[in-house]
Amino acid sequence: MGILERRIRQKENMRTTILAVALQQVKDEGWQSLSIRKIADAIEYSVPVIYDHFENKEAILFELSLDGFRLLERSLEKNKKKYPDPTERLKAHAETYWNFAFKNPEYYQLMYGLGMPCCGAGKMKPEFNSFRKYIGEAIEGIVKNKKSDDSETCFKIYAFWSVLHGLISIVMMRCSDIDDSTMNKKVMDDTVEAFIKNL
Amino acid sequence: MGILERRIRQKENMRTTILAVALQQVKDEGWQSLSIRKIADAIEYSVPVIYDHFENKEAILFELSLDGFRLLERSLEKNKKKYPDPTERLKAHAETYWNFAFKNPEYYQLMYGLGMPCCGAGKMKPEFNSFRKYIGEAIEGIVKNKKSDDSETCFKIYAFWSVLHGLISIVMMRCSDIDDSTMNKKVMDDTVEAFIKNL
DNA sequence: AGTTTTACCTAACGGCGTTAGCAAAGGTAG
DNA sequence: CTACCTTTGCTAACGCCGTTAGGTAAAACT
Repeated sequence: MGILERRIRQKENMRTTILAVALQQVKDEGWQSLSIRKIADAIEYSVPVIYDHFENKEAILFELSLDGFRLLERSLEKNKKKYPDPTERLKAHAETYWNFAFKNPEYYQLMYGLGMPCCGAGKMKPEFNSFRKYIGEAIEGIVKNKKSDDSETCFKIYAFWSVLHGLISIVMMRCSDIDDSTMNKKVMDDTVEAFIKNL
Repeated sequence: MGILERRIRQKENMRTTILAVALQQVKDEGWQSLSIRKIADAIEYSVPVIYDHFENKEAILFELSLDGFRLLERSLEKNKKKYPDPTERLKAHAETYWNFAFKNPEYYQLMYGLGMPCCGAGKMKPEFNSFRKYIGEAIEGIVKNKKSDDSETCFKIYAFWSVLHGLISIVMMRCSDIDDSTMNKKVMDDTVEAFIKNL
């Protein structure tokens, strides 16, 4: 008797629909605007039905971010086949990663917990300038003897800043699997060292 | 007559108190738990009083993150005086930046909009592993001819990942002041290139 | 047929940000 | 001292939110 199977299928369907509707809502209005009530509205069921399929709102976001990881993984897998040369492959990985982030910003934000409802996303630019200035001055001081170029320096400031911020936010969000905090610091010291050597 | 001045002073005081109490709440229970009502409770005034001093909740968070920037700036300023040698100064900047982030995580999260209520801060570790695997394999492929060390590779994976994620999240959060998106991509390509050269 | 399980809903709880409208206190001028 | 105005602060509400208790009607099973 296929009744049970149909039931399971329907349940699975509902679950998928909820996730799809949720993702659409995040895409349309940002993850902050996502609400259980709006999802219920979109799937034309009452609110408690959602809770038959997900423990709570966070579980929905969690599942969505898993989808994000799977999507990214599939893209990286392709590079493995397409680029046998490891250098080319690493470059392709970077490209893939970058493209994934900007083609699916809602996924990327979900995966890394980006996007607090403060700091107004952009209103802060001037505040970052003083920081950039300090880094820029030091870099120009080091690089003076070589041929110095303005846009070059700008690039290097960004690179430096990115390494710092990237490491910090990965550790802070507990994505790092290095448990020793001094180890994490050492990764930063090493990377900064390498960065300077490469100036 | 100092009445007006006293009033201004009192108003200023109230404002400062609100910010202090808000920061404490963020420190105690995370920024997600911060609420106007709890602030009002803590300062022993009714809720609408808050709105005499701040336009809305976001304005409070914004002001707090400005405090964060000022704090960071002051620390960097000290390095300028203490380390005349630019290389030493740049290293000190990195150190300062790192320390600031982990001594004041609530500030850092505010400044960069970190910390969505999903992805469960840490629950995701396994999900990142596949990504690390792909990067790691490519790096080991490149570095094979030289002396290869396990922990070395691990470090390099983190460094690579950090550069990518750092750049992406800075651009995504619109902290970048480069408006041309192809420029941002070029910064990444350059940095990846430099990273590979340095392997 | 009656009985149990499932699907689904209404209605509520307690919390949130925000605002309208009112009362009291503080200060000013006659 | 009185009349007035401004500031200060409150209560109460609006419309959201996530989550859950409890009930009803249909579906499936015996």
